[in-house]
Amino acid sequence: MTPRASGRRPGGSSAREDILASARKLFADKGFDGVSLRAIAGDAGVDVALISHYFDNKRGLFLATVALPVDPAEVLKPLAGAPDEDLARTLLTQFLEVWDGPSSEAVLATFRTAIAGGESELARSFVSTLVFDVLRDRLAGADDLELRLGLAATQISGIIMVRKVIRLEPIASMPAPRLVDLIAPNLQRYFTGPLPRA
Amino acid sequence: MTPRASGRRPGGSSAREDILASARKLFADKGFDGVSLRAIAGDAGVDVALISHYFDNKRGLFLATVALPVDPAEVLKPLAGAPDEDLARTLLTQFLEVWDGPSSEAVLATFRTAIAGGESELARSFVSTLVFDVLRDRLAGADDLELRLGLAATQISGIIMVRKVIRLEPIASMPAPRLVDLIAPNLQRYFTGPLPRA
DNA sequence: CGCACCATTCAACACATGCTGAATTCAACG
DNA sequence: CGTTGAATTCAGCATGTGTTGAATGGTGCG
Repeated sequence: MTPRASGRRPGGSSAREDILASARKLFADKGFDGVSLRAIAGDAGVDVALISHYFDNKRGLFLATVALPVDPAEVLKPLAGAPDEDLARTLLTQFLEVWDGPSSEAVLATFRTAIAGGESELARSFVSTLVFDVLRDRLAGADDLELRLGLAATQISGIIMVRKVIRLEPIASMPAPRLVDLIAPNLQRYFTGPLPRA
Repeated sequence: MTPRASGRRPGGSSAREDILASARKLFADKGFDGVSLRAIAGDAGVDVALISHYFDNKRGLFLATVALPVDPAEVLKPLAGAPDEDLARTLLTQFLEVWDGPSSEAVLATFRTAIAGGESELARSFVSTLVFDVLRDRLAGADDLELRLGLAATQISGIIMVRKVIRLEPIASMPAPRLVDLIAPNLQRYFTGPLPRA
């Protein structure tokens, strides 16, 4: 019945990083409210209080977790130089790169949390910031701009839903370039194609 | 400081219906875990215990709340008789009718709850039951059937996200027929259009 | 009226949660 | 070696949760 030792552990420790890793995984999986500090501590093999010690509170941990290692404006820069007819392909490619890449857990966690609560305002600004501001500049002057952006949001958020949240096959496991080939034509129509008049 | 009276209220009561109405609203807004029984009771102007009295427990209330007044197979029946080139229009029309109609709160509550938790299995079966089974029959024999269904799911779930969850304008407030006009061509391509080969 | 039944509230339990303060153990440096 | 400080755990508090059992006030029937 020897209780686990208290006090500092000998040798170098990775506790802080362990906490962050567990938090990223669990937040991405169940959203902010779906995970307890105790669950994270358990997964990281650490006492709960250590979390507060390092990150003050749950919100602090979440912020540290989802600190985006990606600057949206930077990622979407290729859009500026792409010709009009390649807009969809370029956007989709860059987009999937982020969502399939190493920061995907962070982005997914944010996405899930944004849509889980009734925080539609938060969700809107999330989408806006991540994609729309750049796109809006790029397409400035187009007719029906807001409408086209909305339609595009429809197709893009749907990809995330099916591929990352619902995880429906064969979309979920499909290589990104193949997905781009399949969807780009439709997205492109939302950008530059003809739309039925009201 | 007279505490509110205990015991039965005089006259006919609508408490049960009030609870259901509040529950529908709040569940649709914040998902299953985002709402407490006390919040529902408060909104309905009723004591918490009354909920357990009528619905046994929270799960029971949720089930009573989201009991679909709509049989998916029934709603999607028009699909069977529609010509191939009208599939997308027909599906979208029926689909938006459900999601804009009186049962929208129930369906949204289910949707939100399904995606909020890590219950991707639940979410998948939700989508499957609600749409795919009928569609799969209708399109039986098509090439790349599962792929086309997945792509369609992409576009359809995206509509829900933008219109109902994120509530992004102008999509959110747009009349359904207009939205059908705008999106049907893209959805139709996923059903019967040419797809780039792998 | 008397009695059974229902609607409703009160009070409380058991539990999980986020968070805090003190205690213990180690490392680093003089 | 002694001291300082950081890492880590322990125990606990305050609050919110779902749920339960008993009490109270009304309705309707014989």
